[in-house]
Amino acid sequence: MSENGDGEEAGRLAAMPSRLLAQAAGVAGRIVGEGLAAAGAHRYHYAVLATLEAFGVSSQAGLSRRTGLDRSDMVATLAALEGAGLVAREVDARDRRRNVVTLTGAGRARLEELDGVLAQAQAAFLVPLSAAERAELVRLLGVLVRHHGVRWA
Amino acid sequence: MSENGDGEEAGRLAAMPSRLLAQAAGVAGRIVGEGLAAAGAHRYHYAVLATLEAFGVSSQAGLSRRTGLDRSDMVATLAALEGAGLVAREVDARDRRRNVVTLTGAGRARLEELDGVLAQAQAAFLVPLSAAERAELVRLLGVLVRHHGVRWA
DNA sequence: CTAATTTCAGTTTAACTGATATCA
DNA sequence: CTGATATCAGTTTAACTGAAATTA
Repeated sequence: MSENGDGEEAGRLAAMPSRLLAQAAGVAGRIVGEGLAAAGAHRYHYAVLATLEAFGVSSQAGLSRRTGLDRSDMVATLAALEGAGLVAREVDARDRRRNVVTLTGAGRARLEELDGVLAQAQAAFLVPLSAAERAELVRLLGVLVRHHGVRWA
Repeated sequence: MSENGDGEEAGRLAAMPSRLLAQAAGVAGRIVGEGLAAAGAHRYHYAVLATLEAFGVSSQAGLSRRTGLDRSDMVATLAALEGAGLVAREVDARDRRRNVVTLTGAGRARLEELDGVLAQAQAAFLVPLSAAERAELVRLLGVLVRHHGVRWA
């Protein structure tokens, strides 16, 4: 009645794109998270530092939009980064509702350090793929993400 | 000091494989979840039904291993499926610690219905990719997932 | 007035942990 | 005895929601 007889092919689930994506994202996220944790950092910290370097000075709301982190979590993230001297936060003189968030020198150095950590993590994850395959994977994912209008792409 | 001047390229984050994967997996998961919810089902339900059809009769622990669902969540999932008449659950006469879980006729019919829902969801997600690109994406993800030994691939 | 921003306090949900009872 | 199984109760964590205070 169950006519299995294979023992290797797992059926629909094993080839389902959404499932493969979830699995791959899970592995990649674990590797990245462990790497950052070993360096005493968090995914949120890297996202904020890298976004500040890429886009320059920003308000907290702007950082939330660009990183995809919730405004609420941004508060705690910036408190941690500020406490470590990696960013400066001061009220915007032009619009006193806003905080102006700036990357400090220490923040820039920390970002470079974490860039190394991240590069290693990506490499560890992508190790079974050739350079061409890695590029193609990134391209395909980019097409999907852009098509579905992920806000903070 | 911030030398941005582009306004389009988002820096490191936008091209980072782990981030693209998380974003793509998020979109895909949302589309799949909404499709299943509209059909009155849950991701867990589909996973169990599809695994039962692919591998045949199984114990709850076996289902947990093959689907990746926690043994604990499996209890509630099977209670729901049993209550809807989609699976049968009875004590294994050969090993009375185990429950023998069987797909019923109604379960098989429900699975076919949900297969349609899932196929539509995958198509909606993959719409910007050609057939060749979809196949390549699945292949690349499969290589990654298998290399990293995801238990329930 | 409405709308944007920062902040805090609390909620939701999926995933997981620990403990218990049963049986091989 | 150890080890596997099913079950339940409770925990953890990320992501999110609501509301207050401030300012445009």
